[in-house]
Amino acid sequence: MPGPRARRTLYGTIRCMVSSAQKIPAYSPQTIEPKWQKIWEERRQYEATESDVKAKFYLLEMLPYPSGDLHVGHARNYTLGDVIARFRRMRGLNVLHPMGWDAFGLPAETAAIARGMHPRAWTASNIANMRSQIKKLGTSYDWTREVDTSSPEFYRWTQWLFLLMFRKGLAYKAEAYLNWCPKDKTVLANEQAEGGVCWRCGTKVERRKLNQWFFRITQYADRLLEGLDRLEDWPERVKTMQRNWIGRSEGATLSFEVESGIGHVDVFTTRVDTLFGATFLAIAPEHPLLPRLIAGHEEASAVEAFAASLKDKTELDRTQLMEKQGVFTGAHAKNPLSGERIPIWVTNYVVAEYGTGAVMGVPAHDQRDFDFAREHGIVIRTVVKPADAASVPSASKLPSAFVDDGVLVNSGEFSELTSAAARTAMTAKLVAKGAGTPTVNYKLRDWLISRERYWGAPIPMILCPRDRYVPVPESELPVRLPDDAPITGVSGSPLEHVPSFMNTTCPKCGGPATREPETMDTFMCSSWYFLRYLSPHDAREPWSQKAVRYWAPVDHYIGGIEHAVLHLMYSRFFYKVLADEGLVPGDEPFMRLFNQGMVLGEGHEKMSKSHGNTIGIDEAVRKYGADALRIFEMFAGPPESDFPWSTTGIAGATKMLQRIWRLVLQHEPALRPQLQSGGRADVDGRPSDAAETELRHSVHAKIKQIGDELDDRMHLNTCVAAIMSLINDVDDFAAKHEHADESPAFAEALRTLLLLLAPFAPHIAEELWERTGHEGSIHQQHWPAYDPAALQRASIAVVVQVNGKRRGVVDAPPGLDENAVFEKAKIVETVAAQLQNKRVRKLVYVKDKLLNIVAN
RNA sequence: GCCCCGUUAGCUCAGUGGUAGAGCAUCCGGCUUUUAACCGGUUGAUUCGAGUUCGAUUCUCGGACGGGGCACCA
Repeated sequence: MPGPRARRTLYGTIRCMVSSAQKIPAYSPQTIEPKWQKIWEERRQYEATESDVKAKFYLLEMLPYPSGDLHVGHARNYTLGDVIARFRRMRGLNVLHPMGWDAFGLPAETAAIARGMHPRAWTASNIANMRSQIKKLGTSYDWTREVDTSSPEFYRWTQWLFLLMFRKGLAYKAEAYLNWCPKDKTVLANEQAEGGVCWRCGTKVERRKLNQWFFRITQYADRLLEGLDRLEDWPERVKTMQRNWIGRSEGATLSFEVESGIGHVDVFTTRVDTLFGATFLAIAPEHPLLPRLIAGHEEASAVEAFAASLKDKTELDRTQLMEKQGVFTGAHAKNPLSGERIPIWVTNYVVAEYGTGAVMGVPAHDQRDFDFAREHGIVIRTVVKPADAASVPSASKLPSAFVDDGVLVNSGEFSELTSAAARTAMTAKLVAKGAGTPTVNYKLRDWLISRERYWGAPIPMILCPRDRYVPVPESELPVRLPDDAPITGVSGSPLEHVPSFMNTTCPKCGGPATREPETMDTFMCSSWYFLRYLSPHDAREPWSQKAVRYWAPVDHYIGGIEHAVLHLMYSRFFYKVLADEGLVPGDEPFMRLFNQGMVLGEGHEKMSKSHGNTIGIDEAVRKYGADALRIFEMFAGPPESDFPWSTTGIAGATKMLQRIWRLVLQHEPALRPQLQSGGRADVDGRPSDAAETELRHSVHAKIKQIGDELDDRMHLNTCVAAIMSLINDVDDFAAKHEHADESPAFAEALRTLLLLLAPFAPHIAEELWERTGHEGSIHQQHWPAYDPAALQRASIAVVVQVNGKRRGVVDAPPGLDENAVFEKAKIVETVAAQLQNKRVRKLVYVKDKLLNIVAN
């Protein structure tokens, strides 16, 4: 006959099986997720207001373009933000987490042409659809702050900001060669045509000369660079990309007098020290002096033909031609220091828009000039030799240009100087002669912000025959976008064909005038939208000063790497202008930047409509539930790297949630005592046996690990792994411990498990919180504090090595000294066997971890 | 060509100057029929070479492979 204990155990097991079969309901995300989403919304749980006592945390994800549908890649982005938002709230911060729509842009016009739908209607229906998809993920946005950049209430302030730029002299209209995308039929800013292709559609851009509006972002080049140094929590690669794009280079502008009093050709160089090696000048075909240079020379017609052949070639076309081309102009110039007479060439490799559109050709010390000189039989003269070279290498035998710094030769009074010293000395002499100026040049060009398109914010300017460009008075904003413009897709602004829009009066003289028919680059909307969230319904200011002093800057910004230069540089520029106006605190808008990776298709290919491999949010949530989708996407890899979609992976997430579901509901009675004590189970969680000590160790280690991870590095995948590991430990305890449900440590573990899970799987955590009798939302609980004492162990397994190889393990109390551990180790059989017939030479002891016995 | 990052189990990812973990997959058993949403268990790994060290998956150097950025900007 079995004893009382055995009987009880057997009975307990049977009862447990019966109750689990009868009482535990199925986990149904399709039921609980909409339920909680509705309750949270009714309770207005995630709406944020300024607080006098709580510290703020402004968390932002880049606002999406409302293209119609969201897939699981977008879900990853929003989930990442949501986990952080929920965690920060539990940490006691006042979290602002808004969402909105970058609603102006080309696809709406394309859709209008293709389907005969008005861009506004198309955009509105897409927004409605996408908003519902984002809500289905269980995201905790404050929807009362939603913005739509295409609404007059919003674009009124985009126009206001244009006027601010104009007033500050930062907006101007000019004729220039521009990038033109033949597919999208629009001009593009330089950043938007990187690599010679349209950033949106990848089509090769063409070159067109047009009269357009620009912002003087180049005036802020140095400040944009300097600010990067202070952005410690930005990914290094984004900063590198911005630095490369701005492309600052220090040098000097040198003036070469042209023969016969035609004037002078200015060149920019970073290598003044190589001036004596200049054997030609190379100018771009667009150089303004060119017509005068060739006038009267027999070479004139050849030069004109060459320039004409390049006229429509973009920078990329010209520079990608492997071979450098050029034609002699027939003109000569004089070296400002040596007085040497050198020929002037027109070439395809000098960029008209950079520097002065002219360079001095120093073939011996510049690879491009070297290639060109070889091709065209131009003299190559060495003027810099390597510091350690005994003699000057013969120029005719050089395999390539020597581009490093060195020691000057063949440079008159400057010979024997180092390159660096020569640059200083030669620049000083040139300045004294009036033939040179120290200069800083940038690759960055001014930002082209006008677009000959319909679906954008109209530029609030009026063209008066008498007063030229006159800004629309602020009181007349917004300049409304008329609904009835003909959208045909042909070039030219659609607004031009709407007389009721175009015809107006000049605010200055009252005479008849016309409006600027162009609209603004949508990157303007996204350059300031994050400030509008702060007081989205304010009709008097773009953002309230009180709100901006509390919330700005954005503490944590999440978005794709594709905006490393584009949106993130434009926004920084805007913010610095606004800082100069005293309209925002600080001068950087985004303190911490995080670039999330992509979700790829199951075969590691990019997920896109054209691949036909997209998995929509609706579909994924319907099939698996939002919590499983969230858990899978957070677990599948570190947030910054790409990972492939995996149906088995998401099934794994479901399994994990089901395990928690069963575990918590099966052991729900365990939580009752601590509910009666007002949730203070943690303090009563003192362990009474070894298993409880182990369980508490695990629980508190996980609290610390997950909290640290979310505070700092944000590798959310490791947090999910830690939760899985905790489930294993809790499960093991329940299976092995006879009175699990009476153990305070176990109750603490279950409760903690739910709290740790809450940011990741908010619905199931909330549902179980309620089902286990807790009051209030789990999302308004405090993040648990870990007990440092629980992280200490009574007994530690110290590894024993012999000659660096693991041979055994001994149990020791923490802090045991070397000799005591050695005494214990010697009697371990596997260790003793290794020590036989050997002399112990040395002991290496790492306290509480390891003893290595070196013996031979 | 230059610069940066990475390479851990079959797959996707953790981790550590000293015992290498998770999920999925595999295999075994249970449950019974779940048709890529059951339970328990099992197998299984540090890219290569050299160096530093008592001990290297971890640190250093070099190679291979993969990813990213820059590339006529004077």
